[in-house]
Amino acid sequence: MSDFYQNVFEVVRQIPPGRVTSYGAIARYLGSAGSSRMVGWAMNLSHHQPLFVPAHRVVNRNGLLTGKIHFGSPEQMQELLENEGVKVEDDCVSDFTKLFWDPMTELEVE
DNA sequence: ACGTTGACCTATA
DNA sequence: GTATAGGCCAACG
Repeated sequence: MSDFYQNVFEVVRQIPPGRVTSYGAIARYLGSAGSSRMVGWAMNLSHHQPLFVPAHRVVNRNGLLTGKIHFGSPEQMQELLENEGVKVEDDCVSDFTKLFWDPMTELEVE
């Protein structure tokens, strides 16, 4: 497993409950800005990971639950988000801007 | 090995 | 502000 995916899983795992982030933010935090697609692909691999990766806390820039389809059930992602206190309407996070968790701002630079 | 697709983002018109 | 184009890198057919 490349360090890139490992880092992605680590960052996603560090996302606090009730918070959400975007693929681009993670990609930029890893220094792979522009390669946000790789982050999404990493999420695809997150299902094989032994540890649980809160991929449901990761959404696109618009706060849209684009990856809900890749979950066990599209409803599961929204259920998980609502379970953590994240309000989701029309597959979109209502207070996305407020719940947005930027690793660069929160974790800043190590 | 080549071509297409993909849980995206940024830039230009 | 919305719409379209380009880019990025890896996996799949």
